[in-house]
Amino acid sequence: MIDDFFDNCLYFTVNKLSRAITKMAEDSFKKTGLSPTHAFLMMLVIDKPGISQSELADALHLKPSTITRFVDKLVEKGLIERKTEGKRSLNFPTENGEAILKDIKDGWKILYRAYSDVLGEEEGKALNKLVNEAGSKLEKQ
Amino acid sequence: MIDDFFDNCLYFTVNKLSRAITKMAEDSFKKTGLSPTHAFLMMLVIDKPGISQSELADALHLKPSTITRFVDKLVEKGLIERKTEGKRSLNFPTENGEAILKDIKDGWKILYRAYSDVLGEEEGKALNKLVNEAGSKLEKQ
DNA sequence: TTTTTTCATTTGTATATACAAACGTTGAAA
DNA sequence: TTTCAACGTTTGTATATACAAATGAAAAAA
Repeated sequence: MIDDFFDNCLYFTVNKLSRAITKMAEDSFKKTGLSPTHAFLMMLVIDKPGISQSELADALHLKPSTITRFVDKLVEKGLIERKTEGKRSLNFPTENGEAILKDIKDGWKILYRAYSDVLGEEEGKALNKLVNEAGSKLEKQ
Repeated sequence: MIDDFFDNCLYFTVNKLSRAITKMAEDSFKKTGLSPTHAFLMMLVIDKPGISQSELADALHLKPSTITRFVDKLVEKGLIERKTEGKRSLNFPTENGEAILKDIKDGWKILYRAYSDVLGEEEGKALNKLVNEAGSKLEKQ
């Protein structure tokens, strides 16, 4: 029937998986008070204080305008400080920003455990590898 | 470095892939004037005229409120007619709605070709199968 | 040195999707 | 038969993300 048809469409199955794992990730990062992507952005800023927004966009595979919006929110929350330098905007973690790194790392572990428990650890890794490679190939189109 | 860290996170890689294939799908369905998910919804309504919104939600793995919004838009476009029957809302294709089925099927083929060309047809199928299974398991949590 | 082009960022606007609460209908229990 | 609980849908509101246009700064060309 028609359901089979959907199940054979990578657009459909990937988005189904995306919604499921996004929900799981949001739960896992709850303690940080951040969405998973905001948490990743914080990690990048802590890892390289002064990182520019285009570097963030590259690393997260998101558009610059999206990064502006995300950083806005993290500045509002007092986790990032933005310094404008010429045409660039450089991003530094505040003290509070540094302080949540532990919660973020915990969140990541919780997430990893949660999906590994369901999928199997090795299967999860294998899936991840395939998904990552496919994403890299398709995003170049 | 930290990029490797992201590449090992299924949340991250799946969403990267999701954005890439969503873009590809939007291009492929351009001729229909619909987003891919709207197009899938139309297929369901044509396949089973009178289908209810909760059936649509089930088939598309989306929330009922989302279906309401999608159907609203398709009614506005003159592709679906909604008939309220008691507490249910039944959905029928209009003549114009039926008429775009061909474009939708074409769109699906274009999409399939596009990602199969990049990933390899067999690899694409294999990936799809894994992704579909993982999505089904994770969405039950 | 002035002009033009390129580049990084921001802003305005739009879309897909979700959650929680509200609403109306139906079927079950009293 | 009235009341209540369950159900399907809708509405209000919120989030992540994108695109296109605007802005402002730097680099290149004239």
